[in-house]
Amino acid sequence: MPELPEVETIRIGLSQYIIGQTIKDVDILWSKFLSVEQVNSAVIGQTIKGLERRAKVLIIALSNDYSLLVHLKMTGQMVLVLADGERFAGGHPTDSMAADLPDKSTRIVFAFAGGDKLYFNDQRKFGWIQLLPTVEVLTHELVGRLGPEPLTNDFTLTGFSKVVKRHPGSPIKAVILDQSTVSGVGNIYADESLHLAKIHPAVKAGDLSGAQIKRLHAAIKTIIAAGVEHGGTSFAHYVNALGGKGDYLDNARVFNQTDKPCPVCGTPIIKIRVAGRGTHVCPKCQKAPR
DNA sequence: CACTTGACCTGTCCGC
DNA sequence: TGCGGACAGGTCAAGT
Repeated sequence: MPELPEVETIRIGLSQYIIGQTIKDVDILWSKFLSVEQVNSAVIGQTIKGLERRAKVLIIALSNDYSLLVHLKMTGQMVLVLADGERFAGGHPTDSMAADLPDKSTRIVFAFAGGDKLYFNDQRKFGWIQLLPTVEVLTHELVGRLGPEPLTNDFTLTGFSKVVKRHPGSPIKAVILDQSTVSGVGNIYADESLHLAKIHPAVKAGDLSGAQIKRLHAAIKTIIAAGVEHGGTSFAHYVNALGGKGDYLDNARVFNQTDKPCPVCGTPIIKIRVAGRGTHVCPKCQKAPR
């Protein structure tokens, strides 16, 4: 679920609470990668030095020069419950953000020396946490093959244009969902970006004009920046065990807006399937390929 | 090689 | 109410 804006919102939110905290204990209820041995030898007793993000991956740097990498995939959540009961949560929106934890979706629990607890919840078990030496993080295959961050200068029109032309037969939506093209764009922001650029998601990448590629490049930057600005689509703020949401989806142009009017022309939004994913388009603003 | 589909999991919603 | 199937904001591996 979480795309770049959601993960960035989680990073910013968690940073102020967990940086400097010492991990007293880790309880692994289920894990794909992180093992009890790793936790015992390189996590417990360490202090959190920093919290970074690369695309949709959260990187928790520890004082012993190891890092914990977290990928939330579709349904992952990070929920911080402070010793006084208040909480801070981000990820897939479910009731468990406000429920008593651990619950049946809780996979890993980090307990801090001061009494705060950080829960990694993930209903579908697609997400993971793994441990790597910090020096290997950026070159590891998990993040080393990711394309440029959309909000940095690394994401150039020239580079984007080259990648688009390299996949002439793929629907353009598939190209921008590919994390090696531009990292951090997922299904929501792909639909939003394509609508802003007035490009139909099923158009073959090779059929796009230079002007269209330029519009899409700009649209991706605009849409991702707006997502970060709004705190993502699904986010429980730091409030008394209540939760609440990031408000991006309230302002979504097309995503999840089936049958609602297009914000540009008023035509009802339709839902189709492109590149194996549910896809929302305005049939008037985004001309279907023939 | 380029591109598409299935698999990974659990849960929910929708039609019969 | 029960049951089957489709689908869910991600990413790989395997298939055509």
